[in-house]
Amino acid sequence: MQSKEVYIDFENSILPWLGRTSKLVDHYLHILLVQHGLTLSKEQVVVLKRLHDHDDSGLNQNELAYLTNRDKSSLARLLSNMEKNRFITRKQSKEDKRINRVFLTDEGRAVFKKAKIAIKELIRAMEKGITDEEKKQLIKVLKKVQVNYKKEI
Amino acid sequence: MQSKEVYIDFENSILPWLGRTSKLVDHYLHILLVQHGLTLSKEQVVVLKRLHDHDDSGLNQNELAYLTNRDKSSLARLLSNMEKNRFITRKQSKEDKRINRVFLTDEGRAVFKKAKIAIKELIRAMEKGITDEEKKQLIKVLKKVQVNYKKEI
DNA sequence: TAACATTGGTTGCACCTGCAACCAATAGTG
DNA sequence: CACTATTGGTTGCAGGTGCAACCAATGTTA
Repeated sequence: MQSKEVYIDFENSILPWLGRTSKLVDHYLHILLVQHGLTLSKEQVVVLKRLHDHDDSGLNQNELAYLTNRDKSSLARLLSNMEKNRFITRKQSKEDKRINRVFLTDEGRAVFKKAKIAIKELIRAMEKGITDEEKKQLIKVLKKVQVNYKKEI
Repeated sequence: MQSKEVYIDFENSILPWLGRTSKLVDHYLHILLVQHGLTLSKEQVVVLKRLHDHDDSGLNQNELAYLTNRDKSSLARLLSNMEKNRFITRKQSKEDKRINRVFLTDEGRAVFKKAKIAIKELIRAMEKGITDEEKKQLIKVLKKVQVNYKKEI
């Protein structure tokens, strides 16, 4: 009774392509941020973006963690670094003293504005030679993967 | 003279979808590994796979770092952990004493065999409802992104 | 052969990560 | 009102990351 080897057609599955491409893109974003003279991690850019989208009202840390797909502890430490760099401030809510509302500082807004230029360059570079139709199709399939994931979890 | 806001059609670009999907998939792989009772990070799985593909001859650390897309220092530490867990061994080359050739242990091979089952389940789950044509098309576009990246770097 | 350059691997540093345990504040219940 | 959840945020821990500096071994060149 021989135990069968599990066979996986790995290279023809989405898995390795997704991972590698994402890693390359992350790496290139990092390079672009440095080139633009920004002392800012890609993770911090994501947080800045979300805060910028809610610039008026602010967000609390749990909301921000959810929106940026990270654990609340990771987010807390990310914010601590960003606060040190004066990109954001935490303001304790008066109604509920457990809650910190998080806001961009002027410097945070300025940095994000510069980061947007880098991001635009990144998108331009990575999508070169890719048609709108291909892009739409790719996003459609990635959405399917995400839906599949949510069903399993 | 007003400075124009940089406009980015972010959600219709590949960038956010790539990042989020990749993160979700990573997370699901982690869950599956735990469910299969494997004390193994997803990064370690990638290393195991590459070593398994070169099971006869072994690889040195620089080669392995290149194949797994990481810095040689990251790889070195990854290997140290895997060595602690007895999944791999480093054997100093006799011809060139700078070089460590890295090999799977029997335990490493056994663990990888189990991990393959988890990976197969992951691929099956994430690709549910996605046609072969869609898959091929997606991989094609991701390859384009990678080529774009390599041109910029 | 001696001096210099390159190469493979390790280490210090600063950062990001999730999980579990924790604390303080609020909410809910007897 | 008092006791018990629940909730928001922080911290310890173990792991992963790239970069730069480093060391030892090998290769190159005068």
